[in-house]
This record gives sequence, C-alpha cells and structure tokens, in this order.
Amino acid sequence: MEEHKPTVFVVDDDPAVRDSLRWLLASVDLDVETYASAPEFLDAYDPDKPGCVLVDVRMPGMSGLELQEELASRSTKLPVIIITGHSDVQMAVRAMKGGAFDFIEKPFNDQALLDLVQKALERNRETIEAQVEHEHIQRRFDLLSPRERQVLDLIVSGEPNKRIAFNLGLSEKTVEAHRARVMEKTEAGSLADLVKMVTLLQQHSS
Amino acid sequence: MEEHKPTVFVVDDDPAVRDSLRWLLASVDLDVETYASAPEFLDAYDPDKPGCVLVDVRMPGMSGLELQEELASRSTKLPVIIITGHSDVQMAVRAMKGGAFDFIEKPFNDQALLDLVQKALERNRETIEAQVEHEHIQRRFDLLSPRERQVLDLIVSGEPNKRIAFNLGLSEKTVEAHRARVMEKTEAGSLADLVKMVTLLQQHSS
DNA sequence: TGAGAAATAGGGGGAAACCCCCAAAAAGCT
DNA sequence: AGCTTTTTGGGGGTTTCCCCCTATTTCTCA
Repeated sequence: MEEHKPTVFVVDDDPAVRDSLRWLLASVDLDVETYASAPEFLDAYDPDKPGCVLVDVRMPGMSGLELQEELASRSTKLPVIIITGHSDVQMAVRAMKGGAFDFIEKPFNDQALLDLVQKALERNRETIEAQVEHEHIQRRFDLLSPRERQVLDLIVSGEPNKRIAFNLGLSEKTVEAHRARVMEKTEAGSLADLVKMVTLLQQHSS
Repeated sequence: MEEHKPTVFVVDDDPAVRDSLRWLLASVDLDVETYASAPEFLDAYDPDKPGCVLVDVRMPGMSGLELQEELASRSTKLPVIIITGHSDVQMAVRAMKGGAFDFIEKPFNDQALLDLVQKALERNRETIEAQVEHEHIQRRFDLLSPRERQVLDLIVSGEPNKRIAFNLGLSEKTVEAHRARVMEKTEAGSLADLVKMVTLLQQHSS
C-alpha cells in the first residue's frame, strides 16, 4: 500500500532551522520529517514515499548538492529544493544542472517557500503517476521469455512473421505461437498498442 | 543549403569584452560574430545557422536572460551560455530553469570557456540532427488530407478497418484506400513504423 | 523425479490486411 | 469550364495474422 499524503523532508544540520521549517510547513497542514544530515535522511527514506526535499547546501559531511546527486543516481523522483545561506552561483548552476527542482537563498519569503513546496509536490505527483503507469507496463514485459523477447523486437521493428521465422531459424508456426503469447502477456490489444508500450519503455530506459 | 561550420554569437555591450572573446574564440579556429545588443543579434540571426550564443546578463535594453527566453520561445535550439559579472543566484537559477546551457561568472578561465563552448556546439549538433529527422517525417505527414489524418488517428489507436469504417461512416473499401495512401505518403514500411513516427511527432509537439 | 513451463511445430479455418485493377461523385483550383 | 485532388466505393486475389486444437522435446524447479 502506498502513502497518498506527501511528506516534506527537511535536511539541515541546524536544529533552529529544522524547527522553524517544521513549524512553517506544519502550519499549512503538511507532513514534515526532519533530519540532521544527508546520510541520516538517505538511511531512513523509503523510495515509495511521495513528497519533496528541502535541504541546505552547506552541511558537514555530505552537502545538499551531494544529497541531490545521490538521489538522482538512485532514480528517485523526489524533487529537491536546495537552500543556500550565501550566494554561490557555481553551486546554483551545478544544482540546477543536476536536476534540482529549485535553488533559493536565505533569507526567503515564507509564502514563497510554501508556494515552491506546493509546486514541487505537484510535480512529484505527476512524476509518480507516470512512474506507476510505466511500472505496470514493465511488469508485464518482464513476464516474457527470452525467445518471446527476440520475437517482440522483430515484431516492433516491423518484420512480418515469415521473416521473423527466417531470421531466427524457426517455423512460422512457432513464431505465431510466440507472437500470440507476447500479445497475451503484455496485454496489448493491438500491434499499435504493443509498439506504443515498447517505445514508452525505451524512452525511460536510456 | 545549410552551413556546417558553427558560429559563436557573442552578444555584449562592452566592445572590449567582444574583442577579447572574439580573439579567444578565433584562436581555436572558431567562427565568431559579435553583436552590441540582444535585439541586434535577434535581427541578424538566421535560425538555420548552427552554433551557440555567449551573452552577458547585464546589458541596457534587453538582458541576456530575456534574450535566452526569447530564443527559447522561438524554438531556436541554439545553446545559450550566459556570462555574469556579479554573483546573482536568482538570475542563475532563472537562466538554468529557462534552459540556458550554462551560466558562468567573470572572470572565467579561458580554457574552461573554450571547453564549455565546444560542449555547447556538440549539443547543438545533436539537436540539429534530431530536428532534421523530425522535420523529414513531419513533411511527409503534412501531405495527408484531412480524411487520411482521421483514418491515421484510428489506425494508430489500434482500430481495425472494420471499426474505422463504422466510426467514420464509410465502407471498408474506402478505409482501405485511405490507409494505403497513408502508408504511401508517410513512407511507412509497416504499421510499426507508422506508429513509431506518430509517437515521435507527438513527443515534440507538446 | 515428476509437474509445469518454455520452445518447438503442425492442421485447419476465419478474419484482417494488402495488392492490383477499376470508376465516379465531390471538392478545389486555376 | 476544365483540370486535379479528394473522397468515395467495388471486384478479386494473395498474404498475413489470429485462433482453435494437438504434440514432442527440453528445461527448470520444487
């Protein structure tokens, strides 16, 4: 069972900042979890939880940037808002290039931060929605046997059964059987469906 | 005929900066064009020319940010490198969100800038390559008549001719004729091909 | 070692798609 | 008005696909 209520994960080594952010976010009825360091958060985080991250760039040990890059490498779709105390253009650019959702300077306007968090949560909802659809399809394609995968590739590349059979050194009948099983396992209602699902999967695999 | 040699478009109101950048870029055998203001560049720029833009954020009239946003709205695929004299995180974030290729602070290391320019030009090459492929396909789909487009939509959504005919109030024979013309005009070698081309076009239309 | 799945292959038949031919009404464009 | 394109429809045949059934060999896993 997945959670539906999003959580704002606050990561900052300064207890005063954590408390103040917790209070601010809770004031608009948001769930908040605070962590004193990036590794502490990474340890506790369940990848299925929706939400967004609010993290300070400058922290002892792992910086906010490194946390953001670590989350990205784990293909976590959690939007990361990075907060900085001192103007550092280099860091801002690096963070944005690394896919950070935003990069804001202290002191920030409370309402502006809340708006930003809402946008991040909205983005996260959309991402998760797409992800769920993607996983449903992937799960069905995972059911395919190696041979069925080979046949699938040739089907999607537009080959007729006759040439698929020749290509794989099989009889047309066998290809027909594989093809039928591919359509059944992937729950494709038509060839067009099948091709669309495959291209969708290819998009997010690269 | 398209140009193959890329050009670096330098946009800066300071003649000394223009000259120094021109000299630097020319020293590695790059073509350079300089402009004293954003509108001046926009006026002179031919959208088919490959290259990248080097622009200062702070200029009288139109800023580097505005230039970058204007280029983006024209669906110009020219990578924009924005140069700033003073640290401004807000601007850096806005630029990166707006799709700037990079945002660097003065004074910059000459070699670092040259490397950056080369990366931007490489990105531009890739973008143009994809764009050209896309346009070739688009041009073929533009040949379709309204009726053929309707039939195409239903084909791609997986409907068999029988239901397409019923759906559009036509005989199966007519649908067959339209379908054949769709395959011919789009130069699709198979249904799989057709679906792939349509999904590719849909990707870049949204 | 035995059950089940995967891979192989066939028969037969029906549905769908694809291929050529044709033709005529309707709409658009000089 | 005359020409072109579009849209419409058909005849007839070939190819491909899809679905029912059976059957053997191989492989894996419990």
